[in-house]
Amino acid sequence: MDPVPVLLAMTYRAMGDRFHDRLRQIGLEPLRPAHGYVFRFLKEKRATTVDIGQHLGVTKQAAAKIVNELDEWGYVLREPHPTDKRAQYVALTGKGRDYLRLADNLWADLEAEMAEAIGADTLTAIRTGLAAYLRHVHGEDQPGLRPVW
Amino acid sequence: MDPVPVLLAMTYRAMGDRFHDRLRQIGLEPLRPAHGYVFRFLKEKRATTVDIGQHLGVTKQAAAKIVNELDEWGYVLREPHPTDKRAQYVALTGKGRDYLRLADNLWADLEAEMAEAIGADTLTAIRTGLAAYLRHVHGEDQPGLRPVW
DNA sequence: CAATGTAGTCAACTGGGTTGTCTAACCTTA
DNA sequence: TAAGGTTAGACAACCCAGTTGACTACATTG
Repeated sequence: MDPVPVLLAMTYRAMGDRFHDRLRQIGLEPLRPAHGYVFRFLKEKRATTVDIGQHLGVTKQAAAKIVNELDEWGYVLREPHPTDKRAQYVALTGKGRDYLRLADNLWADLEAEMAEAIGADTLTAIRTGLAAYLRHVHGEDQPGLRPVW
Repeated sequence: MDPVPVLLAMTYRAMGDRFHDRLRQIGLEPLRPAHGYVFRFLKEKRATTVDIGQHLGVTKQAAAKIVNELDEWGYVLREPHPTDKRAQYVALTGKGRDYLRLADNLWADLEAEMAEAIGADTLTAIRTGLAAYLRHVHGEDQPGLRPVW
């Protein structure tokens, strides 16, 4: 029997591949998972590059590269930080929010397909089970999001 | 609510980090996940470098690098292919099997910990659910194992 | 106001992957 | 059984997303 992480990795890749296929049919910029996770992170709150790096589990330099790309492509913009002159807030543009909506729809489709294949209750169990484990391992402070290979 | 792949990635990383921490305490060669997956793949059957690459979801050249490392460290050895003079079988050495046993024990510990945290039945649901999804998406031919980030 | 810490940027480097190319051996198929 | 296409493995060049390290400007703490 495979260890659980093997199943996690395979499923992650399988879903990611399907997502990416559909996205490519639409013909957008070559957005990687990291970009998507940044969108999601910026959905409600604005954040600095350092915040984003921590959320992704990478250095601030790596986060800065990603933010630069998103900026060039018009998905985010930078605004001055109200109190800290060193810092900049990164915020989603309209284009960024449009993308996020599109991506959410794609994910919803994929999850519906998954629910159909394995049963909605099983999918729910996976969701809540994984979330519970993560809460157990790291309390409230989120872990790195990036699956280090 | 986070899309399922986000949960998969975070859990994968969380478990992987814990595994790696414990492994490092023992003080082994710097084995990466890919190495572990090769061990697992070679557990029963011998395989060629090309086979290994396909299993991991990387090119044969990338697989060759990994096999070379494992060879240098004494975890695997190469033996001539019985019928194909171009090819070589890669097989686990005793050291390789020892490592695999050790790793399996570590994984079992981590999964027991997980079962305690979220309930054994939930863990079982995750296992069977993910396996069922993978069977649904790719029939019998396994997908790439590596979580492309 | 001094000492220490932090956001962001620039530069150099790393390493695990890729593509491309080649040789030797394999597998048709006629 | 020779010819044409395919495949395993090796070698080399390159890619690129990440890293470490150093630095400036500003913030915070004492």
